[in-house]
Amino acid sequence: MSRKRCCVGEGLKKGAWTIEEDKKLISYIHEHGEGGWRDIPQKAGLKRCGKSCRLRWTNYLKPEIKRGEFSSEEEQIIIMLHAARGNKWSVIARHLPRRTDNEIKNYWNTHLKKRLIEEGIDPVTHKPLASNTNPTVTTTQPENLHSLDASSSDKRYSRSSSMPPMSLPLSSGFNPVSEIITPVQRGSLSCKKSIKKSNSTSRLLNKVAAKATTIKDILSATTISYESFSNGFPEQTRNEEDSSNALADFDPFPQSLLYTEHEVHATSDLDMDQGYDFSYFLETLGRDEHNTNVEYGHDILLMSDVSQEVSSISVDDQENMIGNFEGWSNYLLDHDGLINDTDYDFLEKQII
DNA sequence: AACAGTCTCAACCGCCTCGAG
DNA sequence: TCTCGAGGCGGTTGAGACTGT
Repeated sequence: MSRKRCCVGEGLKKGAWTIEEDKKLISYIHEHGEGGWRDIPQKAGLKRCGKSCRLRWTNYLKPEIKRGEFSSEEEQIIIMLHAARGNKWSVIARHLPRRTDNEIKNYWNTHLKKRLIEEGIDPVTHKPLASNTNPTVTTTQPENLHSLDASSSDKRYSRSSSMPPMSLPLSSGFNPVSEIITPVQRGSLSCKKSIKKSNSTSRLLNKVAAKATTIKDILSATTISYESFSNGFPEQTRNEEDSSNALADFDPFPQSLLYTEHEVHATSDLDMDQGYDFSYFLETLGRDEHNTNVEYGHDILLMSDVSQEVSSISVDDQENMIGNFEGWSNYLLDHDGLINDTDYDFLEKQII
């Protein structure tokens, strides 16, 4: 079966859109809404294919699209999510309000990738270029772990600095968690009801991180409880090959958790004739109506440091994980969504 | 001023997914 | 169950802008 080629037709225009074309498209969509892209060109009086119209709208004309410089927070989230999901631009875009996948992709290819390389970090593996086989964090680094504690790590860099330290010099040991993510620490914030479950687990993990003096401590503390909550863990995911499938779509920032509340704010923000403040987004993410002291930076931190290697992590991988900071944090994250209330209590008793 | 090289990013291409019939 | 096509996605291209000589 051969598929019809898209956008093949007599007299169809290609290339850059003119202002007139934009006006026609905007006007039509305002009147009739999105969808039915195949018919839009004819109805809107455009000599373009439907696909081209859709792309023009979603990547450029859509009113809520934010354009211009990426903030340091956005850059960090892109890097983190890229480390976790690879070139899944649409997935990454879902976690960056008002940014399009195309824009993120371009920004990655033209800026972030280059910058990571300059810092000696492989933009594909997100590990130091010099030693891809073994991450540099192989021994105890209490200072890094303690940086997980917001109370002791608010001095990494100021937001006004011209260049965020998204990547580290090799000498400091590549630690994507503590170094890339922590700048968004703002002291104690709390979380919305809708994300309480996630945050409570993250909070627990934060406590682990703060208490532990070594990665090994964290691992041993968390694996103690593994059996207790592994009932809820899909059996097939213990098989390495199957787990890679099961976790292939693992999403560190489930939409249902992140945006249930925020979207309301975002919508109202759009009505305002002002730029969208991403830090506000991040802060609302961590706000808690119960006013529990969730350490904001920690939640972001723990929820973000995920990589696709998660699929290869099992309970038996402790030794490797000890030598792999990403590994253990992934491990924690991997179980994050599986901890039920009982297990949470158990876990908390075990390690706090 | 003119040219060449480099960079940026909007737009395109072709494959994939998924729902409708 | 199969076919079809709209919409979605990631990779790539190339025109225009920018920079250096």
